[in-house]
Amino acid sequence: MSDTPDRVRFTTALHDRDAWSAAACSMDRAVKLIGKRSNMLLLREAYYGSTRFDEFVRRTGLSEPVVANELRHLVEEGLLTRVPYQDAGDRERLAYRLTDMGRDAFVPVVALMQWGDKWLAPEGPPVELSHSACGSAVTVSVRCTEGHDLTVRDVTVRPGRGATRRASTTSPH
Amino acid sequence: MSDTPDRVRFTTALHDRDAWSAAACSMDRAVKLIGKRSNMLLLREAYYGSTRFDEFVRRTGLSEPVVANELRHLVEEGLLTRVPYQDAGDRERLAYRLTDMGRDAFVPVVALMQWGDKWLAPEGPPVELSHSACGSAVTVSVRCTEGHDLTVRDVTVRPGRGATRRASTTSPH
DNA sequence: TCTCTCACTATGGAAAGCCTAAGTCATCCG
DNA sequence: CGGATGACTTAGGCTTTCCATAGTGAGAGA
Repeated sequence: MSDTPDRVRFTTALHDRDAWSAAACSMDRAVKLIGKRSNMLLLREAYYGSTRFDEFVRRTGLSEPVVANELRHLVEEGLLTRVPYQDAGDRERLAYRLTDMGRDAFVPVVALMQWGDKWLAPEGPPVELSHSACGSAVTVSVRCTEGHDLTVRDVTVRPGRGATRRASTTSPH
Repeated sequence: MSDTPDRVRFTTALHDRDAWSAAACSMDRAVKLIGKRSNMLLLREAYYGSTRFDEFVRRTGLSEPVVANELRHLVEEGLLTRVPYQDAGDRERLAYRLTDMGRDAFVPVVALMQWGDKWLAPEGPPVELSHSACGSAVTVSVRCTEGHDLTVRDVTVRPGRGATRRASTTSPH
């Protein structure tokens, strides 16, 4: 039973695991960009509907300097945009709104939430997500385009278009 | 067009966003546990088949002290186990193997990888994942149990079993 | 026994991430 | 004009996260 290795498979090009590096790994880049707690919390609040500075401060529990800094970064990196708006009898303000890039990060955020619900919340999940239209529960899953649900063992890894274009740290010849 | 808010909906119990806190958020817990770069890289290498200390060091590019520390943490937290093994004519060693908890973290890891592929890899993804059995591409998606693909806007949030059990930081009465 | 490798541990230091507390600045309200 | 408010910035400090370098200890092979 412990004979089947608990890992992905590789195509022949990648079979020698020491002959290529994962230095340009997209997950690594993603973690460097949005992997920190402050960014994740800010994104969560954006999904929960926050658009204003003080909402983000109040609802994430982060300090003002951190929120100011990280919101600026998220805007620079393209996950949020500032759009001006004006409430009645109030001066013009800026709202932080999700871009497509920020909206897409909903998937990893919910994936982490789901994993935390399963493994770190013995008393049950603090919040539950459902599909507004049909009411059934929300799950994040790894699937192929044919619709099969996949685990680590079902996946094969092969080099992509961006492979070793740069960062061919290893394999000199 | 910018009229539809780009966020989840809430059930009436959560409608006053300032009357409840997301302090016990599962995503926050998950990020605190596995959100750091070193942990994510170690998990990636575990999915790529690494089991030994020196493999993790070589393939993540992390330093030995960090790998030693983080592997210990991952074992304590239950994502990995150490199992003894012995190669022919070699002394007994310990291999780090994924537990169910660690295997489940494949979902957020691949979700981050996919997001990075889409938004941070203009030259194309460094590696591509496919379903070994049918060959079609791998995707991570947020769906309901009825099979509908969901975005932020399609999701409703309601309090779960673990809500305000503790951490009812707000709503004093 | 001597050396080698593997799997660590110890030490010291740079950088990042977060905090509190205290401004700043523009605008609106009275 | 004077105070309140919202959205920040500045200053200073603590803690975590990483790194590099240099050990240590245990078993295998010569």
